[in-house]
Amino acid sequence: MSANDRQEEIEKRNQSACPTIQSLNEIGEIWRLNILHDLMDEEKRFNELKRSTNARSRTLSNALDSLIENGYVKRRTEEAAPIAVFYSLSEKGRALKPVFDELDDWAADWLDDVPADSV
Amino acid sequence: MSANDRQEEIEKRNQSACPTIQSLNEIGEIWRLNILHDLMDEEKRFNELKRSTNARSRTLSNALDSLIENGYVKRRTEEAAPIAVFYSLSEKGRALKPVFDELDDWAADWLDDVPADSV
DNA sequence: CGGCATCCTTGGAGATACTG
DNA sequence: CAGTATCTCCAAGGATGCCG
Repeated sequence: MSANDRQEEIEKRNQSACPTIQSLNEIGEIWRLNILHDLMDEEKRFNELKRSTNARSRTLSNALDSLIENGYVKRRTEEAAPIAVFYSLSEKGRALKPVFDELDDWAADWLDDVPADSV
Repeated sequence: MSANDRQEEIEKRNQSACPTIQSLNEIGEIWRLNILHDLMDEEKRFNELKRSTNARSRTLSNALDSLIENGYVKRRTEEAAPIAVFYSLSEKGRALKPVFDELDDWAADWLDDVPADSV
């Protein structure tokens, strides 16, 4: 089955690659990166993430599942009348903050349309 | 056409989002991230990247095109008998080094199976 | 509110072959 | 060596609806 082969390929790639590449396979996808970035500063609930990431519920749900499965994100449920679910970073996820901080810096330097201020 | 709508959606997402999210739309994809990471330390040629990233030539070609288009990567051609093409980071791309350095650190801390050496 | 189930579409990527 | 061309296919994601 090619599906299996595909899996094996990915597995193999994960095995052989350096840790960084491994991690990129876990988080290096647009939705997951968005979510991680959005959760960097604060806990958020499902619909908040849905709005901020602009993802469909199924897409968001899938991305969250994989992030939880790999230990980047934690789910917290509040049993109220309308049930409330909160997502936040695990320690592993929070440890990524310096990475995003650097990325923020970089983006500010290279993407911002700021005419001429810092440089 | 939904293709256009899709484009618009993406445009809109890029507009509204913070610079970091914009940048993630440019580089936040597994092949591109792989390439950037592989080029971080040294100039490489096509087939070297092909091997190190484990990508097909077309996939690699496409990813490189988009990276060049967005100014992360430079192409250099050496007109010899068997033509040689080299890829390296532009200044913009090189500026991402701290990001990958942080990611490397993180990966070493959280993914490496190293028993107990550094820590 | 926080999802899941379903249907459908699209493009990304695999495989293979070919060229300057 | 460094790609381009072609064909195919699958899975990610859009749209919509439903439910505890």
